[in-house]
Amino acid sequence: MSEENPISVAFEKHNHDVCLTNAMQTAEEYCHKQKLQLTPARRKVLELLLQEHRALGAYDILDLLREAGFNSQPPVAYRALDFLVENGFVHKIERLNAFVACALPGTVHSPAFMICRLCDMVAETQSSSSGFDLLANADASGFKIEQTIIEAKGLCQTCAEIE
Amino acid sequence: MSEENPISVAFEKHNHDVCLTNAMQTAEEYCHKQKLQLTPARRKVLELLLQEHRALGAYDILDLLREAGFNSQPPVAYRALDFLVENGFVHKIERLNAFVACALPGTVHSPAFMICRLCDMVAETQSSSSGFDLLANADASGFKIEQTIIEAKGLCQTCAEIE
DNA sequence: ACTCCCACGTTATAACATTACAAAACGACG
DNA sequence: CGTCGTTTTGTAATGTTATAACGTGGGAGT
Repeated sequence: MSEENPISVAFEKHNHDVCLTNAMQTAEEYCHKQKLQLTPARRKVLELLLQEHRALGAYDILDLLREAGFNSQPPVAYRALDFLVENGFVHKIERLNAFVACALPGTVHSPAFMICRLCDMVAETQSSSSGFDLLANADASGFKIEQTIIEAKGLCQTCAEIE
Repeated sequence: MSEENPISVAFEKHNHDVCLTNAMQTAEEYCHKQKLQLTPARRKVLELLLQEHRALGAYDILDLLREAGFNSQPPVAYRALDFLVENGFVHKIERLNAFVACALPGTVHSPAFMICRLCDMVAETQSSSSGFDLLANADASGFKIEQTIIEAKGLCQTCAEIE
């Protein structure tokens, strides 16, 4: 698998600075186009998340914000996270009550996640599957799906080897 | 779709008493075989959940337990829920931080859920999909999936009609 | 009776998230 | 340049979900 493969990059080596810079630039441009305000707090939270391929809890983020000189009441973090999630720059991992930077910002996509239970690494991948039972069942029962979350828990390659 | 179809029964009419009685009996038998103790608190929590096709929060359950004369500290509910989840009688809905009775107790299965955002109904269905992208990606990156949660949010037929 | 295991009782607290309301910043437009 | 409406931020308080820790009691096996 090459380093450029957009699918499931998180468990592979890659140049992290470039990764971060690119993602921030994408976010800047997107916000500019959509007339959204990427304010300092929002920007900082996105940067913090991009620096990890782990999910961070809202209070972890809050601590990091405090260290960076920001205000530190919970709403500060939650507001920034809400904004970033709404605009697709960040995903919430429900299993962990935590947040990760999106691996494919600026594109419409329906993500699936692989979460390592030992090192907490989170890899994002695509879930665009035809022939997926859920769709057929939803259809049959008249249920209108608006959003689907898919989260797989397990062991990443590194942790599987260590164990 | 017939009433006996095991897939996604929750949005259809069905005889609820029979449904509950059957499920409780299955649980009894399973626990007896496995030498597990279906204690009063555990049994009561399972009954409460079977009476709803909605997800109940741990503290909702706690209130109901209190009304039924049980002790009402959080661990009471969480311990019972842990037991029921471990043994496959109940599933946790991560999106809602809430719990539903399993629609197919006693069988090995990997569930997917449809959650109505208006009425909170939860329907369980199967996710056994071959050709599902996630599996291929996990494989390719050396990730070992142990468990996958799939939760679709949307509108059930009834609520879609009302809207 | 001894002991081991499992479940339960109880207190306390951790971790996650939101409400509410006031103040400030920003943009649009006359 | 004001000023009006909208968005964002400051701040305190509170609500919700979940677990830690430690002690007690009861049943099964020996």
